[in-house]
Amino acid sequence: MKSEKISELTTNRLSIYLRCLNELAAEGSKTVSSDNLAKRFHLNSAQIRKDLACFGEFGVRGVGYYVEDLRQQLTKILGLDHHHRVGIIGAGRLGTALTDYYGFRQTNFEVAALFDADREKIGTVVSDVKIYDVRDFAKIADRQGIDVAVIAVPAEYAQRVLEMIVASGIKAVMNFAPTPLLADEEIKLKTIDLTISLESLSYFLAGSGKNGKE
Amino acid sequence: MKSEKISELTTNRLSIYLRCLNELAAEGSKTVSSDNLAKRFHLNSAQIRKDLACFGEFGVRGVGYYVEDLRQQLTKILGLDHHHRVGIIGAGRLGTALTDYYGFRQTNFEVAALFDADREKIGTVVSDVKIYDVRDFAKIADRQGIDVAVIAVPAEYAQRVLEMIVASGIKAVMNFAPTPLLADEEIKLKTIDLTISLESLSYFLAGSGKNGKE
DNA sequence: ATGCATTCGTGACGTTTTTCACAAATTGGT
DNA sequence: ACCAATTTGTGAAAAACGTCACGAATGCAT
Ligand SMILES: NC(=O)c1ccc[n+]([C@@H]2O[C@H](COP(=O)([O-])OP(=O)(O)OC[C@H]3O[C@@H](n4cnc5c(N)ncnc54)[C@H](O)[C@@H]3O)[C@@H](O)[C@H]2O)c1
Ligand SMILES: NC(=O)c1ccc[n+]([C@@H]2O[C@H](COP(=O)([O-])OP(=O)(O)OC[C@H]3O[C@@H](n4cnc5c(N)ncnc54)[C@H](O)[C@@H]3O)[C@@H](O)[C@H]2O)c1
Repeated sequence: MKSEKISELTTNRLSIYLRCLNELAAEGSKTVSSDNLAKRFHLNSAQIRKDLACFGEFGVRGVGYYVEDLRQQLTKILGLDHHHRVGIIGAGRLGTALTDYYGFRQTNFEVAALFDADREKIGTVVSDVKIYDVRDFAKIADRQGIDVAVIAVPAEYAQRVLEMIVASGIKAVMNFAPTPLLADEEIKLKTIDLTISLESLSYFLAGSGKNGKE
Repeated sequence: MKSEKISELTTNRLSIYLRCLNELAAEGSKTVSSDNLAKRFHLNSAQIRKDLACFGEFGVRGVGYYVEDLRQQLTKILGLDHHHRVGIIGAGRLGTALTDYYGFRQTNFEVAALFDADREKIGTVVSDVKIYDVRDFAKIADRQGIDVAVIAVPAEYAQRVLEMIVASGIKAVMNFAPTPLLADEEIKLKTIDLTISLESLSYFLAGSGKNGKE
C-alpha cells in the first residue's frame, strides 16, 4: 500500500476494473484473479495488482480477489457511493443529449439543472430538467446543491463559463468545448476533446494510405 | 527527422498546435516561435520542437516557424486535406447530436449516413442525413464511400457492431459505448469513454473531501 | 563584415509508467 | 501434516515520455 500521489492513468483503470467486476458479480462469480481480469481487456496482470495495491491489499494469495468485496472497495474509492448533482451549461444539442444520458444515473450522478444564455430556451424543460438563465448560475447551483459542472457551450465562451463556475465554488468540471482551458490547481478539470480524437483517426487514415495493402 | 513510430500523445499535440496556428493565421501573424506557442497552453517548448521534428525540419533558427507554412504542413500530416465520409451507427440521442456537430465539417469530415435497428427510425431524416437499416450497412457504406464509422449504440451491441464495421472494410472507428472493444491491429479504434471521465471526477471529489479546506 | 540576440534541432538526462520475475501466502488433495 | 498448484504483492528492469541544455543556424544592427 503506497499512499503517494495516484496517477490518473491508474484511476482510469480502476473504473474499467469496477465495470468488469459489476459484470462478474451479475454473472455470479465469487472470485477473480488478476490474470483473469487482465485477459478480459488488453492489460497486464501485474498492472492490475499494482493499481489495486495503491489502495490496500484486497487480494488473497492463491485465491485472487473476492468479486463482491473488491467491487465495494472500488465503488468507495471512486466515490461512487456518493450522490452528485450536475449542472450543464449550454442547453444545445450536446447539453440536451447529455441530460438524460443513462450513464449519469448509473454512476450516481444526477442532472439537476441546465443553464443557457438564450432567452427562448430559458424557462423550458428538457427531460424533466429545467433550463435556467446562466446569469443565475451561482444562485441556482447553490440552492440545488450542484457539485459538478459540465461545459457544453461554444468554444469561444468556454473560458468565461469556466471562470463563472470556479467563482461559484464548484470543484469538478467536465469540458466538451474543443479548447484548452486554464484553471486553478485545486479544480479538477477534465476536457473531452472530440476534435483531437477525430484528427487522430484522420492521421491514421492519411498514413495507412501510404503503404496500406488496400 | 525520425521516422520511427509516432506516439499518439505526439499526434494529439499536433492537433493542438494546428488549432493554435489556425488562430494565429487568422490574426495575421507571419511567424511564431516554439517558446511562444508553448506559453499559449501548458507546454514545454522543447516538446513542441521535438514533436515537429518527427516529421521534418519546419523551423528556421533565429526566426521560428512560418505560421502559414507550418499550418499547411500539419494539415497535410494530419490528413485534414482529405475529405472523409462518416457513418454513424445508432441514431439515438448521441448519434443525432453528433450528426450536425459543426466540429465534423470543420475538420473535413461529413456525416453521410445514419444507421439504426429501429424500424420507426429507418427511412427518416435527421439534419439532412438519412437513417438506413443497419443490416444494409456494408452496401450503403460502400455506395456512399464511407471511410469512418462512429459507434453510438448501447454498450451491449457495440462489439457486434464493430465486427460488422470491420467486415465491411472500414479502417477507422470512433466508439462512444462505455466498453472496451477488441479489434484487429490494422484498425484504428478510438474509444471515448464518458463514464471513465465522470468517475475520475467522482474520485477527485471523494478524495478532496478527506482533507479539503471547505 | 562582425558581433549579438534569437531560436531551432537534438543528444543527454530525469521522471513516469509498464512489464518482468519471484518470494510469500493460501488452498486442497492425499 | 505436507506437498503441489495457485496467485498475490512488490522490488528491479525496461520502456516510454518529458525536460534540459547547448551547438548550429539565422537575422539585424552597427
Ligand atoms: N454537438 C456535438 O455532438 C458535440 C460533440 C462534442 C463537442 N461538442 C462541443 O460542445 C459545445 C456545444 O456544442 P453543441 O453542438 O451543443 O452547440 P449548440 O450550438 O447546439 O449549443 C450551444 C448552446 O450554448 C448556449 N450558449 C452560448 N453561449 C452561452 C453562454 N455564455 N452561457 C450559457 N449558454 C450559452 C447556446 O444558447 C446554445 O444553446 C461546443 O463547444 C462543441 O464544440 C459538441
Ligand atoms: N447520450 C449521451 O449523451 C451519451 C454520451 C456518451 C456516450 N453515450 C453512449 O452512446 C451510446 C448511445 O447512447 P444514446 O444516449 O444515444 O442511446 P439511445 O438509446 O438514445 O440510442 C441508441 C440507438 O441505437 C439503436 N440501436 C440499438 N441497437 C442497435 C444495433 N444493433 N444497430 C444499430 N442501431 C442500434 C437504437 O435503436 C437507438 O436508436 C451508448 O453506448 C451510450 O452509453 C451516450
